[in-house]
Amino acid sequence: MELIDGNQSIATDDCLSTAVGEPLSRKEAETLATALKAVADPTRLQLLSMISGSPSSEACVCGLTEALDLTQPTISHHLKVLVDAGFLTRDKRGRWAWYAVVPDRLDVLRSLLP
Amino acid sequence: MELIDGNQSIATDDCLSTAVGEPLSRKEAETLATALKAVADPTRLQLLSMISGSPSSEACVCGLTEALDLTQPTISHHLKVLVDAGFLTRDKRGRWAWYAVVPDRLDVLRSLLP
DNA sequence: ACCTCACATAGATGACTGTCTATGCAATAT
DNA sequence: ATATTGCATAGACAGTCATCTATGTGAGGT
Repeated sequence: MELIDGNQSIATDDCLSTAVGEPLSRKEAETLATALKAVADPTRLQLLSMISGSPSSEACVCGLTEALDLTQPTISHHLKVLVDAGFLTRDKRGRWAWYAVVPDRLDVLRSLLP
Repeated sequence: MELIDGNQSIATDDCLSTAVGEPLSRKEAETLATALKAVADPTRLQLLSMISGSPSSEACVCGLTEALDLTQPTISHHLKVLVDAGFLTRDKRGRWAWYAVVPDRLDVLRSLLP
């Protein structure tokens, strides 16, 4: 074991300073990861950007399906994921379902990133 | 087709306002989704929080493995994912590999969220 | 030289995910 | 009443992922 300035060691038997910061609790980490997973998909990111960029920040499935070269059930599936994760709300009006972004949900996500 | 005030319609054959905002380009969306996927895992979030909370914002695998009830190869795997995605750097010193957080990488991610 | 230790890599496996087709349902139009 | 339309749900399938055990590698210690 070779010492330098009496404190720091370059090569030693032990790692020393195995001390690491307290991790995020497993439960917090899982909650945050679940929210991130909902957003970590290219199609869902496109959906969010399209809806938030729409006239009244809402859009129906028809327009979204036309813009994204995917089948309507696939779009519906992604929208459901975003609703379940709290990023969108769904409002059925007549024959159409209108989706709107939940205003501060993404900001909350941003603030929770470590 | 029933009209109200000559412009807005409550019930009509067409959705009207199928106009949606321009989506994020597919390529941008995929790049962002790839970065988000790297972070959207509870174990990797815990690793990030532990490393950034460590004395000199760096930690070696030994300490991380002890804290997270997972096998060492699994921790190594997650660390590699984070390095590949640009969230961590790896510095091999002697027998130990020290991982450090890339300072502004998470901020970039935050700013890219739609 | 040889052994030990810290970490990485390889391969296997069960679980999850994104997409599709097929179908159901409720609201509107005829 | 019946047909049509917009959307959701169900089920199937291929690809990806998180984890494990087993093994390789390179630096240090003896």
